[in-house]
Amino acid sequence: MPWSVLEALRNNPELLIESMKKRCMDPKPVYEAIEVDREWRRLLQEVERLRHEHNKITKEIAKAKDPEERKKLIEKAKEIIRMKEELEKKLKELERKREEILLSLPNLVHPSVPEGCDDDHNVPVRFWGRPKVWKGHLKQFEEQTKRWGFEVDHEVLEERPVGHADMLEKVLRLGDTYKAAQVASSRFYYLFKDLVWLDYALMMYAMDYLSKKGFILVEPPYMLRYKVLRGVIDVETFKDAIYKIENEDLYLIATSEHPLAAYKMEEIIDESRLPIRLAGVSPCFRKEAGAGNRDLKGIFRVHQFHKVEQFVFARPEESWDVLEELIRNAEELIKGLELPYRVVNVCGGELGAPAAKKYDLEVWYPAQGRYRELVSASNCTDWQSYRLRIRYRIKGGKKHDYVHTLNSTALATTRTITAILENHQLPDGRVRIPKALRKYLEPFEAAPKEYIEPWEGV
RNA sequence: GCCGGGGUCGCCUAGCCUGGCCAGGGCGCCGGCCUGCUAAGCCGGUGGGGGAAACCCCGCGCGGGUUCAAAUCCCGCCCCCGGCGCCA
Repeated sequence: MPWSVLEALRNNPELLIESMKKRCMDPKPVYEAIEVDREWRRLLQEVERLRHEHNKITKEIAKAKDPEERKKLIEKAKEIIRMKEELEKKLKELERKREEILLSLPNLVHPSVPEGCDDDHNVPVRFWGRPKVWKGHLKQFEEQTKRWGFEVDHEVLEERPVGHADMLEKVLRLGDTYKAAQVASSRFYYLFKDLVWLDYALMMYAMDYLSKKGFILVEPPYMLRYKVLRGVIDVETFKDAIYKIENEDLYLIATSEHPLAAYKMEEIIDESRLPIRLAGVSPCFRKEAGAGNRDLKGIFRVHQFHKVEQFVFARPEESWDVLEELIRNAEELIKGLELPYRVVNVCGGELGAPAAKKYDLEVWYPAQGRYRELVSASNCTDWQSYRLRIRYRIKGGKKHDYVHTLNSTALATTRTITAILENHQLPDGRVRIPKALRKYLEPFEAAPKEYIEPWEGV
């Protein structure tokens, strides 16, 4: 019984209940799960006893030579089957219910996760860079820094910068979300010229960085089956994020995390191969059904974008170190883009069901006057590996155990572009390209090198 | 998409026609014996679940069915290989 949630359910339910409370969830399903699991085990024993009876008779029949005796035994066997089938029906129903509840339970929360139900309670752990703060935002800037005891050096702007959406559509004119809305729907976009180069340069930059760190580049399937997806996300994510292909058991991926996790589905990994570091490269498709009217303008929150993703299969004892490694990698990438950021430890109420702990990396948006999420790094411990049956063979031991899975954004292109548009804009309407991207633009004659220039349109 | 062959305990493989007798063997791994050490050799273990334990149940791609009894027979689905068709 190695899955930590089931283990806790039976031996330490307090832990699960505390976890649920920390997530601002009703702990009722836990009590229900305990009850159903107990009843399931009780009934299972009864059924197994009858199965045993039946198995014994079956063996006797096989040996019996006398036709009369045979007949009698078969009658007896049928009698047992009648009883067995009745109980088995009940057991099956209970099993279905037990499965349903177990799969609905979120992961156990790590002790270092802050209390709180909304992102107001996310706790900043460190800041980097020198944000440009418009004088009208100084108060809210302090709310996001000083309130948490951080003294963040910043530059005060007299003029309010242009928002990323206006930069895109009105100043640079390198994006068109209005036409995209007409032909697809809102939250789609056309990107042109320099921003297309920028999109691909960002991808290459992240791919290059992660490869050097020993991550294996992976282009995964962009669609998955239901049962696979169910192993890596919770119902809420399913509802709000996932597009389905009509008349097929296929769903568009919301992130390459999902096909990467599934890569080792139903396998036993040799311990000597762990940790396995993967860098997923893919488009992502998201319904954003729960987003309402938030961030409707521009390309901050869109239905499709490109992303390089870090994903790791790790031994349980090393996974917490790996989480730190993943967020540090993301930080290095954002530093290279010269974007001021902070890292927050996400509070219990804002954790997704699979995550035991999550760091968000939030970049400062000078026109909006707030830090906004560009990167999210989670340790999902054994929540996904239990569902996908991904285990590892422990060296020197006999037992198998579930691996831990971790994931973190490296770079998501459209959102990163918005951060660049807002942070690196110049008074003349151009946008400065961070030097780190230079390498990935240099080989192409038509690609911009130092600045993104406004355009007159098609 | 059509036709044919196949999917067995970490890997390889036997069993399927002819239903019952722990799913047999090899490799790998773990433990023990032996040994100055290593190798070889020998013995045992090596999937999931329930049970305090003894022990029991389930497991041969997945799901149904037939039968007292299914890896084995029947039906549906998934996947792999070969051939044909289509195709960036």
